[in-house]
Amino acid sequence: MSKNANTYELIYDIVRKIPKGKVTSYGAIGKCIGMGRSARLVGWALKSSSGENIPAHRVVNRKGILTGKHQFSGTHLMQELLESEGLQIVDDQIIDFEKVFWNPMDCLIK
DNA sequence: GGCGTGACTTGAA
DNA sequence: ATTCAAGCCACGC
Repeated sequence: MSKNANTYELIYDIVRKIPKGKVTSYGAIGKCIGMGRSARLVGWALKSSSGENIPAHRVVNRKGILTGKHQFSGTHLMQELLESEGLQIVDDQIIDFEKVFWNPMDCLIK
């Protein structure tokens, strides 16, 4: 008996379930998979997800700031992607972050 | 096998 | 209210 599911797979699975026009935070995902406060792992996993079909641009820190936009191709690509989904971003920060925040627990509740 | 780093979070001063 | 510091887990060398 052992969990074959790697932490990265769990994170990828959650991020893939993020609906369009919504965003979430690293800590929320980390907590959702049972990591508690190791939100750093989520960021690390997402960075490793570079090349995967993961909408990592929908994942931001708890303040709603695009902390990892520099990891994306180009500089404002992440911002443009989010704006393209109907989000408003000013000074690298998402406006009405609470309103566009998607709870990863939603995929577990169902 | 140990140390440092990293797209974070939370609490306390 | 803002700022500082500590905690956390996984990966790379």
